[in-house]
Order: sequence, then structure tokens, then C-alpha cells
Amino acid sequence: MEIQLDQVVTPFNLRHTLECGQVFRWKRLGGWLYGVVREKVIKIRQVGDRLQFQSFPERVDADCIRNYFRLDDDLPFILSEISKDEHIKKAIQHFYGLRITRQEPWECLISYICATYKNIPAIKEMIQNLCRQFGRKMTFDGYHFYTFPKPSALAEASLEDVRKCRLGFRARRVLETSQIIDNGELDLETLRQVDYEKVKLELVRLPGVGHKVADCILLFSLDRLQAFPVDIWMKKIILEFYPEFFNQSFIKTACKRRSITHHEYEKFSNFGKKYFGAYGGYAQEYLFHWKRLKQVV
DNA sequence: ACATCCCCTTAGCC
DNA sequence: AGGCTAAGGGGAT
Repeated sequence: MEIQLDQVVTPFNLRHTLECGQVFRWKRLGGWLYGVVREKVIKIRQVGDRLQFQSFPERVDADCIRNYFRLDDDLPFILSEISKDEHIKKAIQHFYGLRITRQEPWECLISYICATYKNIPAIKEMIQNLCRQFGRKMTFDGYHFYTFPKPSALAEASLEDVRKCRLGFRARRVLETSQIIDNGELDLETLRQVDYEKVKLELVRLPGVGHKVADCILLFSLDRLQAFPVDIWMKKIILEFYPEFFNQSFIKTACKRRSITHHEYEKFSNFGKKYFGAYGGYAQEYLFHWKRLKQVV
């Protein structure tokens, strides 16, 4: 199947979108990108302004793809809204077409609990282990894929088995959070309707979920495009490009410490929301990807 | 080689 | 209240 994009009205860049670090389960295999979304393997590639895809074992329609990649977001408008200065403009220019994804809240929640204090390759490894251990196997094009484990599968697992997935101290947090979700104490899907601050309060009650993880879940799976997660990279970016928005002594203290205090988190995240506005999350992702790639090169 | 540091942070202690 | 520190283990340096 195929989706015809109009790069003026619906700019999209599949590669940037999947490689910017917001998702952990996509793989490049033989010219295609393969991922698992809602129990189905998706095989997708972009040829110019055509988005070609197949799926297994059942067919997904174009709406599913549009939904996952947020193709209905008015990206030209969003990018014009966040184009506040030369730094963000440069990042946008570099990765034009990068979109925030609309992930499944459950998978997003567990993924970002795992993401605590880990680098991206290691996060991918942990999630892969979890899926291999607790998911269902699917074989497509000769490659093996696994569904993301259901809440019950993780809730019923032993701490030891979760630990075997190399989760370290995150194992207990994943297990306990899975039990809360499986019990129905918190219904993730209904959180889309609740307002931002209330959802955040609900999320941070889960073991392993602090403000940063909650903001990632809000941004990548609960449609809160104003959420502005601040990790160590975003801290570096703000200290480097936007120090004039804070008082000098605060910046000086923040520079001395690599990690982020709760106080710093609030100040930086609120800055992001205020400065970039309703689509701060998009600004965050463009800046994040730009900074990380620049660091590598 | 081989330490040592770093890691898209959280939670618990003081 | 807010700052400090420990917490798997793999990959980078």
C-alpha cells in the first residue's frame, strides 16, 4: 500500500522521524524500515513523496500509518510557530519533516521507564530483550519480530525473569508499574482526555516515572505536544543557547552539575513550554536530534 | 588491553 | 525543602 504525500502541505521524513531517538523498536533491513505497531509488523519506506508500506500478519490501512506518524499534524504551521531563533531554525532546516510519533501509551510507558539513565543503544537492547522474553514471535520476510508484552505478561513475571532482560534496577519498577496497569488502577487510554497537569500527577505516581519520563509519555503517546522533556542533552542545549533566559547564578550552578535537579527540571521545562509555546515538544525533539548528531560527527 | 566514564533519571536519604 | 547519592551493565573513550 502507499500514501502519497504532498511535501509542501504534508512534509514528512521517515528516516528522521524514526532515527531521532523517540522510538526504540524500528530496524533498517534491506532498504526498508521494520517495526511493530499494535501487534503487527510494519514494513515501510519512503521514496520521494511516496510512503510505501506492508504489514504482517494483518493488513493495516493508511489511517493507521497516518495516525502513528501524526501525518495530520499541520507540520508547516507547527514549525513556523516554534521558529523563534536561529538555533531552532537550523535544527528544523536539518531535519525538516521529522514528526513526533503517536505511540501506544503502554509501550511508551515501559520503554521510558527503561530509558532511565541509559543510552539509546542500551535502551533498544533492553526493550528487545523484554519483547523476546514476554512477547509473541512473528516471522516476516525471514526476519523475527516480537509483539510488545501485554501488561498481564509483565505483571505475572517474576522479578528474576525481568532482571534477566538486563534491566538492572529498572526491573522492579517495570514489574510494579505493570502490576498497577494490569490491575486497572490506572487506565492509560483515558488519560488522553484529562488535562496536562492532572495526567502528569497520575503518571508520576507510577514506580520509575518521574517528571522527565512522564513528559515523554505525554509527548510521544498522549497527544500533549506542549510537553517539554528535559534530559541531559536538553540541559546542555539550554545552557549553551538560551542562558540569557535565566538568572546568572542559576546558570552558573547548573553548569557545575551534569545531572538535573528537580528545580532545574521545572525551570528548563517551563522555559521550553513558554518560549516555544503549544508545540514545545516538537522544538525539543528537533533540538535533541540536532545536538546529538552534531556531537557524533 | 584496561580502567574509567557515561548514560534521554528516579527514589530514598539526610 | 532541596541537594546528594546509589543504582545494571554495556558501550565509548
